[in-house]
Amino acid sequence: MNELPFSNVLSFFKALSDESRLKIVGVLAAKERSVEELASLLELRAPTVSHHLARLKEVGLVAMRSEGSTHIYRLNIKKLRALSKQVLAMDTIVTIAGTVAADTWERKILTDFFEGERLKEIPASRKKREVVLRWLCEQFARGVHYKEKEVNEIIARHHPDFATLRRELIGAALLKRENSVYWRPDVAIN
Amino acid sequence: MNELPFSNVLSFFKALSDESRLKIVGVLAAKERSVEELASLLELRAPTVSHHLARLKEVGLVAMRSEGSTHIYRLNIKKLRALSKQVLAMDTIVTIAGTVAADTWERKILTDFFEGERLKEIPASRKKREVVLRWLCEQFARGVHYKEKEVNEIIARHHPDFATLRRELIGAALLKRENSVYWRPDVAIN
DNA sequence: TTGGTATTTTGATATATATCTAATTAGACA
DNA sequence: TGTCTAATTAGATATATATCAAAATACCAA
Repeated sequence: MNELPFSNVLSFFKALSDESRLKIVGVLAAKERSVEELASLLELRAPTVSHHLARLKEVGLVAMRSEGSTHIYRLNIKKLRALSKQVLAMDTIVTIAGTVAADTWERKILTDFFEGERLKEIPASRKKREVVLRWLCEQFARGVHYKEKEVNEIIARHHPDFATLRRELIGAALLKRENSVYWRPDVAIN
Repeated sequence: MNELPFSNVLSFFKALSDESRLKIVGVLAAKERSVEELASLLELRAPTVSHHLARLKEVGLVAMRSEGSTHIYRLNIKKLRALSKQVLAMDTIVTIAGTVAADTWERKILTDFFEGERLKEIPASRKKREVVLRWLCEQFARGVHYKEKEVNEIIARHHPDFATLRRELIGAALLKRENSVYWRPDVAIN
């Protein structure tokens, strides 16, 4: 149960991302083979094959049986199937790689552009500006009606150019206005 | 139709055998992203990410869309599924890697130990000896009964130590004997 | 034991490639 | 137009690793 699907899948790919190893797996899928046989079939030296087999054994893709002094390797089909399935269920990776890192980017933008609560500069890039605007919008309570003067004051706490930012907030639909009354919409708009 | 499953599968593995690229795929599986976003999320520089994206694009795992000067990459789920499936059907690899190369080993043994029709030396190793014995056995016609003297003569064409080889042929059940009569069995024994 | 065979380990080498910085290209905006 | 941002390309570097020859190990057989 204590598995890390991500590194699992990664080492699976690493194991099979070499031409020789992939061929070995192919050959072994048909029939178990000794190191020497594999070396001849792939036209490689025995130490090379030995090395590859060791790597494949590490991830459990092959198993070994001794017969006298010759080592006979066979493919672990079960493991192969299990890993392939895990790959197919790529959602695993999504979860791992995704959730952990997610929102790191937005946090970075915020720390980049803020000095405490003070916005150092309005980002020029649309995407970054949007992150900042979303943060600003959270300074307004939901369900409260603000006069324009109040809106300006709140924004001004974070940046002097409240006019531009107010306009942008409206433009991004993060703040609503009607008859000179401003409010934060109930539901976030996608 | 003109596909080469093997190199197909190989480049698929190569593409995903890098930690950063695997993470990129994970992140993109959740949501399309710009190069800069990916760089922040993975804590890499933009050129590095760009490089990885190019490799992923090569194998068709990601696609790109321009929005102003920013390039937004998305995962090509279809391709991912298609390739994963191909991996699962590993038999493909078997066919390719297997059949082409198969029996290369045996042929090598034969050319190693034969000088034309003349067996230079009886292989010491069991497996190699077996290959040679199987070749020798083919010098006998099926359905024919041989006297020991005839057997010796035939073997002697290829190697002086006919006695040893005759005994080995019997031991390997490649030749049968009863009442001083020898013959090649109808069906090869596994 | 000695000699021979199969495998692995060690050490060396060469190739591939992940990553970075710097330079370049391409868009957007003013 | 020139400036800014985003992305890519070029060039450099460092790490990883596939491969081999040589040495070490394990096993068998006379």
